[in-house]
Parts: sequence; structure tokens; C-alpha cells
Amino acid sequence: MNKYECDCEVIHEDAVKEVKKNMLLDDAYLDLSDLFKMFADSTRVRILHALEKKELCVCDLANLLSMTKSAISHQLQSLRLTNLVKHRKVGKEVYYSLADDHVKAILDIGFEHIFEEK
Amino acid sequence: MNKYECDCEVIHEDAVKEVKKNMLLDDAYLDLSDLFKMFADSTRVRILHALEKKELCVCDLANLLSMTKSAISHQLQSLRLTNLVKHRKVGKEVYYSLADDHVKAILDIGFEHIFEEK
DNA sequence: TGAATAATTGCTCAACTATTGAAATATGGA
DNA sequence: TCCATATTTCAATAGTTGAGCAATTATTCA
Repeated sequence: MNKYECDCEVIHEDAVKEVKKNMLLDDAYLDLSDLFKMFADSTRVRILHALEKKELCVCDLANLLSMTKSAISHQLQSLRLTNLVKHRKVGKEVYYSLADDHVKAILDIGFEHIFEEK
Repeated sequence: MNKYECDCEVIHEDAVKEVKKNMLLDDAYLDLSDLFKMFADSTRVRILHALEKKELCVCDLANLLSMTKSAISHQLQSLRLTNLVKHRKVGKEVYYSLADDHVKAILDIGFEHIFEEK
């Protein structure tokens, strides 16, 4: 008796079977949740929202958000690794901007949801 | 000298000022990140994706995802508190379903993003 | 009323995350 | 080459989170 499988009786076996057919591989859900993890921190969404308007360097973002450059740099790196922002280097400075339209689309639909609720 | 404001020189003062005008109140970003936090866990997105197909009870979900009812119930409570799922009670059983179309829309745009990248 | 079962809740542990200061790296200019 | 500065990286810490166990609640049925 496995606690995961038999923690309870299957109540609606047909419904479970039917839904199971539509489920994706675990990897898809892991990738999806990893994507949304990037939007799940207020510092990161503030950065993304700022970059929606125009490209900025680390220092600009640190000033804008009143945080250390170190903290901003860390978050930008995460956003870069997940392909949500891109960067170009000019001399000592690194300019960040949104990677593609999906980022804005995700933010927009999120804003829509939270503003609608009020 | 405040470390947050003067940790570095403002390099592009005009850009920062312009972007600042478009920024929202901190609360908006906190609400937004709280919303995406719900999509930032693979168990929760699996639950949401399952409920996209049809309403299910706690026990069904526990079986479907091979997890304890307790774990499922905890996650459903989070999803309920953030208005992403709704529930109806029938006898001992509680049936959960998606709260509104936004949930599906957010999932869909997320899937679009991750599948496009490959 | 008592037994069985679905669901919820409180609690704890382990894992993860965001932030910071300090150190390291990279670049441009004197 | 040497210095100042923009950025990144490292290490430590404080805080958050997800999972499961155990106990509790709610409901049905005999």
C-alpha cells in the first residue's frame, strides 16, 4: 500500500482517467513553473516593467528601484538565464532590455487580472 | 550618503526619470508577483491544468498527481485564497474548478512561451 | 449514536531564495 | 601602466516555501 497512490480511494475514476490523458509530461510543468518563478518576485517584475519602457543599465535600475547594484545584477542574471531579458555591452556599461513580446504579454495579462479584481 | 541612492552615480538621469513616471505603486508589483507565485510551482500548475479539463475533488487530484490529500488540499487552499480556483461542496466532497478565464489565459501564454523556445 | 471517509489545519523539517557587503573582474581614460 | 568605475561573483544570513504527518472537522450511512 503506497501512501501516494492509496492515500484515498479513487472516487471518480473516469474523470481522473480522462483528465490524465490531457496531462503533459512532468518536464512541461517544471518548465512552466520555472518561467512563472521569474515573475513571482516583486523586484523582478519591477525590473521587467521598467524595461518595458526603455533599456537601462544596472546602475539605472539600482537607482530607480533604490536597491544595491549587486541585488539588481543578481536578478538580471536570473532573467537573462531564462531568456526574459537580453543585454548589450557598451564599454563598461551593460544595457538590458526585454527579450521578446511574450514578457510584456505575460505582465499585461497579470496586471489585467489584479486590477480587475478590485 | 544613502547606499541605495548613491551606491553609484546616476548614469542616465533622464531615462530613469522617464521610466519612473510609468512605474506603479509598490503594492501593484507585490500583488502581481503574488499572482504569479501561484503559477510558480509545478504542483500548482499541474492542478490548474487538470482543472482546465474538468472539475475534480481533492481525492481525484491526489490520485491523478500521486500526492497526499494533505499536500493537494494545502495547495488548493492557496489557490482559493488568491481566487484562482472556486469550489462547491457536495456532501463530504469538495469539487474544485478554475475561477475564471484568466487562469487558462495565463497558462496558455506560458505554454506558448516554453514550447516556442525549443 | 458510532464508524468510515473526505477534507482541512497546525506543525516541523528540509530545501530554496533574496539580499547584502566584500572581493574580484573588466573596461576606459589619464 | 595605474586608477576610477560599472558590473559580476562570492559567502553569509534571514526569510520563505512545499511536503507530509498527525490531529481535527464535517458529512454520510448503518
